[in-house]
Amino acid sequence: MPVSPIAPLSQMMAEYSDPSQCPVRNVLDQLGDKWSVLIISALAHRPYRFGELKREISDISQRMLTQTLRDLQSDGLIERTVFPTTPPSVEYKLSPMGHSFLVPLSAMVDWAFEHFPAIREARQEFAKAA
Amino acid sequence: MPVSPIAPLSQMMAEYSDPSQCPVRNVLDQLGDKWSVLIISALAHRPYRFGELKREISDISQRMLTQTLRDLQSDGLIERTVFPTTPPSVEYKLSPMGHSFLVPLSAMVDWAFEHFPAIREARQEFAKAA
DNA sequence: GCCCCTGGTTACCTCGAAGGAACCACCCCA
DNA sequence: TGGGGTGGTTCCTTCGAGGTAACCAGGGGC
Repeated sequence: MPVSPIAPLSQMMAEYSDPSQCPVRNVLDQLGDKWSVLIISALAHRPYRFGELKREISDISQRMLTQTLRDLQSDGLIERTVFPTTPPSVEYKLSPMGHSFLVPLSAMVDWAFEHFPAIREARQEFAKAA
Repeated sequence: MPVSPIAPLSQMMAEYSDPSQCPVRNVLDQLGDKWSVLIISALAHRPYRFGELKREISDISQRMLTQTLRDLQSDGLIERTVFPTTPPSVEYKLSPMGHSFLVPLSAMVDWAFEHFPAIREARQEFAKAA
């Protein structure tokens, strides 16, 4: 079962010598940050309003919530809608592209849950050996 | 096509209030770093020696290569073998678990390649609108 | 008049990730 | 004798992600 459809590194490095131009590094930079995945996970279920998200992800600061939402919106993964109520409310939801991202994301999430016990064990072994 | 097997956030936040205990945050912390994915991608094809990796990933510093390899080894994703040649050489290769990680990883890589053009476009739109 | 709700923006500060360069031991080879 | 190739480690310094707190507008309720 050969599972490595990943392009040879040398080819990648040559083609995308500027990391900011490499799709993979680019995407992982964004999603490797502290909050993006949590926000996307929340929005996977239903649209959320700003304050709702802030309450749901209790340990995020308002600053980082705004900023991460902006970044995700800039990348076209989420859509922002302002409702002119009083006070105005803002709804965030996944775009179609954001929704398509749930496929690889849930693959990672599944893998993490499945192998986390083994990882913990490996860490203990490693610490003990050192 | 409901694609959201991701557990409700509230449940996750409750169960793993300490982020370091959350499998997903934990794994993504490791792999969201600057070098892990590149190293794993290289090792996906064949075992590499330290110096080979350093040459392959030309812009990594020796310090970060050592450190990232140690972290991956600690998590049980790669195996380190010392050959008592002169000079001694060290081989790194994916463990079975490391190999299993290629499945979700290549899902992400595929997604990144497929949607990167759309992301670039979205960024330009967003920048223009601002 | 005052405070609170909405969803932000801004200035300031901290702390850790990462880079650079120097150093290490060992051995080979010229 | 000393330079180079193994695979590291250690120190120093920078840089930026992220936290905290204050402030904003507009309207409602007391």
